[in-house]
Amino acid sequence: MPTQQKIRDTEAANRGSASRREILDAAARLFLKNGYGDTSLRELANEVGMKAGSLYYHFASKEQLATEVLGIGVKGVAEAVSARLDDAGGGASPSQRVSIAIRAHLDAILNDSGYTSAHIRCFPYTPANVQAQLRAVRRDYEDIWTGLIDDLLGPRRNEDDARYLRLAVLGALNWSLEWFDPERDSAETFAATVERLILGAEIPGQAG
Amino acid sequence: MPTQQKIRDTEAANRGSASRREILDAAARLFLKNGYGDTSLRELANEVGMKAGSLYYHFASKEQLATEVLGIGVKGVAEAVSARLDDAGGGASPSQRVSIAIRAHLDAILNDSGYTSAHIRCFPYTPANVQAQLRAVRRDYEDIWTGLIDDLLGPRRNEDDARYLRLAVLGALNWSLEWFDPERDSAETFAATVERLILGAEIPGQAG
DNA sequence: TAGTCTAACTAACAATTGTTAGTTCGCGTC
DNA sequence: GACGCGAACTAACAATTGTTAGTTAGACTA
Repeated sequence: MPTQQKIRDTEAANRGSASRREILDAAARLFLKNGYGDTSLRELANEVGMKAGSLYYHFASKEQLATEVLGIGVKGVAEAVSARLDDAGGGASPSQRVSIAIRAHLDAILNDSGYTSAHIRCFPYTPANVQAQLRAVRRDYEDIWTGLIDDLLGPRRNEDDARYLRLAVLGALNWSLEWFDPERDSAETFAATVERLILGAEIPGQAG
Repeated sequence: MPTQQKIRDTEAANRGSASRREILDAAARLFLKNGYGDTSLRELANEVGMKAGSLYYHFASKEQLATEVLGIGVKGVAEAVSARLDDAGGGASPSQRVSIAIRAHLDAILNDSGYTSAHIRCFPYTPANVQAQLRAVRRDYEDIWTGLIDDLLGPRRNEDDARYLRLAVLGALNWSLEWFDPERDSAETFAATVERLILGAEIPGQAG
């Protein structure tokens, strides 16, 4: 590689370059709508008013672009949930904390910028390379929920029960991407439904 | 189109042609693994030991192939659920019927031939054409669950509650495709968790 | 044996893909 | 005014895509 392109360092992309964020925004939108494989760089470039080749000034490859978009998505929902839990303060009960997390997660999926939804919908179809690079951030977010559920079930909980409860709730929430219609549906009503499900369920070895 | 290819009628494909079913099987497998857009006809052909062009003897287009695969998927799970409900007979309570349906649906996703899982994972990324053609069969299956939930909640149910309960449960089940690991997980234990969620939830306007 | 049908094949097509190299234009700084 | 740099451009590349036309080999049937 004789004349290597100058690629801006991914993490230290603080300075200006308004269009870089525009590209990421548009990429999130297209990834959400079309999936990873069916989003072409020409379509993306066209969306932000440039040509495909120009994207390579900002990103080293499609994979790196996707990694960045999906990374913002997980970090975004993790921060949103954490923030609202912090707002609730130390006095909140485990049940209340779960309620808060449900609403924050749903809000991030349905109302936020699209990065989180893009992550949820695209991640499984992303190249192994991308998935590997996202493992750590995904794990961070997973840990938040593991903690919430552990607190809810208490010290006498069963390991598998906690895992399946967490996956069931997140599944119910994430799946809303496939059917939620802002014209018809209410995020709050759905959140209340999921909340009733998890808080109303009897935990084996817990009752009586 | 002077020399139109002889395409066997889709529905009346009863006679022999073992390899037609082989193609469908392989397509379901690849669609599940790679998604619709990232499954190439050459890869599919290679999987069944022929060349890409030869597939067009059996199917008019990639879209038609996908329509057929995903159609088998929905019909399969609908029939599986119906059959097990029928087995239970008229004496089964609404709760019992929901339990049965949960297990039948999960079984179709996790253990069956792959058509149903391919449908669940691929449908959203499929061309509009394909989605339109699958609308009716999808609706048929949806109706089964609507009936189950309606019976569970009873005549005093709220319309939205029923809808969101159904979507939450199916979401929890369908999402298992993203995490279920046969080495680690137990479908029965997860089914029991989801069952506890839905049967343990207090229904508003129902209690007291 | 001649004719027809099944089921594949080969070879190419136009389009699209991610990617790269080299160029250009404008803006600020010496 | 010359220089350097950020940020785009053009034009092409090799590969891959769905798809089609025409061909071929084998098996059944008259």
